[in-house]
Parts: sequence; structure tokens; C-alpha cells
Amino acid sequence: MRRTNSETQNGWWRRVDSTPDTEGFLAGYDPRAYDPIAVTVDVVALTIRDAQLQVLLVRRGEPPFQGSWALPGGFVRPSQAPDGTKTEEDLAQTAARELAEEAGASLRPSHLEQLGSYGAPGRDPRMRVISVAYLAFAPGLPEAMPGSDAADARWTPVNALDPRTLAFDHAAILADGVDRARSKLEYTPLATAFVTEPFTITELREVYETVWGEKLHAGNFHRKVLSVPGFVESTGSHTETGGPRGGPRAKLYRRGDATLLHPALLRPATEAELRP
Amino acid sequence: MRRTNSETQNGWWRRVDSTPDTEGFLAGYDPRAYDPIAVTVDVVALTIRDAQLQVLLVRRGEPPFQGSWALPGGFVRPSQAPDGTKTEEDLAQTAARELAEEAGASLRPSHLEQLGSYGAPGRDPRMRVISVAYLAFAPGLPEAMPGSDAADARWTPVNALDPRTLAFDHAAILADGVDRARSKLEYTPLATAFVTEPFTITELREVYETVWGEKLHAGNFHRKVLSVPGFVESTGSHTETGGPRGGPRAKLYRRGDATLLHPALLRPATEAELRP
DNA sequence: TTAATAGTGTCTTTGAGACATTATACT
DNA sequence: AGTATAATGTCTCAAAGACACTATTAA
Repeated sequence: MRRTNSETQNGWWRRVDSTPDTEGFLAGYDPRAYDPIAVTVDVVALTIRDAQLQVLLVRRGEPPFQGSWALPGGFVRPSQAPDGTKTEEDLAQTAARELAEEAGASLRPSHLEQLGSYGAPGRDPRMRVISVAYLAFAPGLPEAMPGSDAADARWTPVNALDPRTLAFDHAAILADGVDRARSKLEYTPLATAFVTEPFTITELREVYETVWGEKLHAGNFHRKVLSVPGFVESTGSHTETGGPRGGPRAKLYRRGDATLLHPALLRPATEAELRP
Repeated sequence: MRRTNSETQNGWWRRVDSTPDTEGFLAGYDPRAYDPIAVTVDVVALTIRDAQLQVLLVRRGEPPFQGSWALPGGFVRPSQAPDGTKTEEDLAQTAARELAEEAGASLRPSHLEQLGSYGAPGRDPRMRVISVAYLAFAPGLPEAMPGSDAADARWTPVNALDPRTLAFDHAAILADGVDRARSKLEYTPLATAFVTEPFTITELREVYETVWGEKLHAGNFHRKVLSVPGFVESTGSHTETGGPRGGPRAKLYRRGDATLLHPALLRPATEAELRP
């Protein structure tokens, strides 16, 4: 149906004032007379800790799904509060704010992108809720979770997670987020979002190995990364020491200016992914 | 902020009943006391007609943006209407329905995927509106638009379109949709969604040339398509006649069973796309 | 001294692209 | 006949991957 027709035809969004000027149009809506739709923003925040891909989860303190773990998120603030305060906020800003409030201001994701929206009827038992999911990459924090607005938030290894323990359809959202991360490593330099600068080529390779879940050939990976224009750029310095079990000191790099990798770092195609 | 906290802390979604059981929780919301957020679904429907990439647009009959062209779309139906009717509908179903109602039931997109959500404050002057955009591919229809629910709907060449004539932020949504289509042709067999079966390799090449906007080498393209497992499969038959200006009759193919192209059909990298 | 690691060298295979060639069918 | 097109062949170059090798550092 056309938006302009739906307003008058089915009464969902009723036009009280029938004059076609904009003023009357704006005043004519009375959506409060009908069942509302809520919009939330949920965040799949990924990091690498202890050589594992981990996701930030918060424990729900109230029903529904009380006691279950869930993705951090919250309702989108409407444009006007009951007290008249204007709080205009973009969806991405909402995602960043939710993340900071859940995990503490110290969690500054180095990458944040929209993942997709989830709006199946019944995904929230209370009402129709459309959730706009965001995907965040953060470098691994050596310390534990900093002081946080949410008492019960923690990083959880994705592999050691029973999907059935997640609230709502968050298991599906998480799976989509991990899929997105895996494929984005192929043709974007986003692996650098998981490490802190400066970093070594080996650290970068460990990002790929952790997210993809497979060992890569160190020598070939090294040469390949350096051959992609703009992926990384040298800092000119080395690590202070060699590895914990020996080996020469590694050269240090920072992020390059490329937005796409060309040629890409393709993972070997799995037959199962190519065919249904 | 955590979802469970936001409900009590800032009063956006007020809990009237403080007992923590689910029943009380469900009854406790009173979102009608606050400014609502509306959710719409808009569709970027692309096809190829007259060797041009075209998008389906509808003319708005009412303000805002009265007289402007817009993407087909409409409000998402809440789970319960005022008369008590339950209308449970998925977001993708909503997109398909909007498309059918705008362009007539004959428009059956051969591909429909979610493109992204657009929720910047002020993108709709009436109220806060979150739009979930979908991307649809349809084979070119030789006839004009069939009898339709919307009187003023038409296919428009994307290139000959002044973005300023589009309502809301639909120019940005359209640009994102075209970008997505261009890159999806590289690593998925979705070019076949723009043609009707059976098709020739030349028809498939014309899809790539039209969407990418550049000529491809016919011979190399031919060999490449046939070398990708599962992209197309032969029907064993030929076209009835040769081309309008001569040439042998072409073999006919149908879609294969691949979901990803391996190896992919990469377009030559533009330097401007790799660097900022 | 032993072992592990960073980084480089070499070879093979695959694939992309430029270009040529053959066969077919329309005007 | 002349021309356009479908389909295939050939050659070159780039890149991925397997493997080897050297240099450097920690235990």
C-alpha cells in the first residue's frame, strides 16, 4: 500500500484534519489511539580476549527472559519526552551510547556498523518490537570490565555459548553478526579494529585465525598483508622483546588508509557455503 | 543503558505494576503516554528495461513531499488493530506486500533482501520514523506497468534521475541499494534475478554491463561464467534464431544451485573506492 | 644449545585479461 | 558477400598456496 493511502484508508494513522496543508497534516496524526510499535537498538560487540572471539552480554534482571543473557541494547528515545525535552539521537549514536552505558565509558569500539533489523512478530512477548542491530568491533582489553552502569555485564566466548540461553532472538542476531565479521575480514581492513596500535603482523594473523577459526600459514599471510596497498603501514620500530618462547623482535605497524582490501584475503571456500 | 533499566529509570516505558511477574509486566506498559515512533518499510525495486537500470517509484499525493517521487512503502502494521484484528506480518512479508500493491500482483521479485534501516531524526517532518529498507530484483517486464493499486507508479532509469526530486531521504536509500546490487553481482549469482529463464550468456553479460555501467569482454565473460560451479546450468537447447544482426544461435541456460560465486566475478578495482 | 618465531625466497598452480580464431546466421 | 555474434583457443601476468630457508631471540 502507498504510505499516503494507508493513512486514510485503514485508519492506522488517522488524519483528523482533512485539509491538505502540512500544518493540519502534522497535527492530524493520533497514533496513541492504536497499538504502538517499539524500536530498540541492540549491539553485537565483539572482541578478542584469550585467543577467543568474545561477545558482550548483559544479564536481564526482569521479565521477559529474566535471568537470561542478552545483547546490550535499549529502546530508541522518541523525539520528544513527556516533559518536553528534545532528545534527537541517531540510531548509530544510540548504539554507541548503549554500549558505553553497559560496558563503561572505556569501551570505545573502533568500528561500528549497522547489522540489520529484526521485526518478526512475537519476538518480544510484550509487544511488537523492531530491533535495529549494530555490530561493534573493539580491541581486546587486558583488564576486566571496567566500572559499569550495568552490574551484570561480561564478555563471553562465542564458541562456548549455548544459543538457547540467549533472550529473544538474540542468538540469531549474534550468529548474523559473527557471519558479517568473518566475511568483512576478507575484503576490508577491519581486522585492525580488533588490535591496538602499534601491532605486529602476527597479532593481525591471530585476529584472522580467531575469527575464522582456522590456522593460517604464517609466512604467506605475512607477505600477503604487506602486499595489499594501504592495509598497514610501518611505524619503523620493533617490539621491545621477542616472543615468549623466543624468536626475533617483530616490526610494528599501524592501520593504513585503505577502506577495501585489493586484492582481498579470501578464506578457502567451504563447499557447504557455496551450495544449499 | 540496559533495556531492563531503561524501563524504570527514565520513564520512557513506564512500569505501572511493580510486581515482577510477566503478566504484570505485560500490562504495565503505557507507551501511548509518550511520543510514538513509527516504523515503515520502503522498497528499492530494481529491474533492467531498455538496457537501463530502473527503479520503481510512486508519486506522493499528499504532504509531506506532495508531488515528489518516493520509494514504494508504507507503515508496518502493528500486531493489533483498534477493532481487535490480529495482523501478524514479518518485515519481509510487509515489503513484498507493499511491492505487490504498488506495482500490481504481477511484480514478483525474484530476489528480496533487507538493505538497512534509516532512522535519522527529522528524516520525516511529521514524527520520528524508522524506515526498514528492502532491496528487490525483478526481471525486466516487456509490457508497461500492469493495473495497480497505486495510480501513479512507474519505472524510472536510475541514471536519469535527479536525486533532489525524491522525497525524504530516499535518494540516499536508493544509492545504498544500487551500491549493494553492484557488489552483490560480484560474489553471488543474483544477476540471474534480473533475467527470465531460460537465458543466454549474453543476456547475463548485459545485466552486469548495465548494473556496473561498463563494457565487459564478451569472450572472457563467457568462459568465466561457465567455469564457476553452479552459476548456470545448460538447458541443452538453443535460441530459435540468431541475433538481430546475425551470429549463431546462443545456448540457453537456467540458474544453477550455487549461492555464492567461487571464484567471484570481480570488477576492476577503482582506485577511488579503495582509498578515502 | 635448543626451540620457537619473524621474515624472505622459490616454485607450482590457478585464474584474470588481452587478443586471436572459428563457426554460424542475419542482411 | 559482408558483417555481426557465439563460443573457444592461446598467451601473459598476477596472485594464492605449499614449502624451504635464514636470522634472531628466549629458555
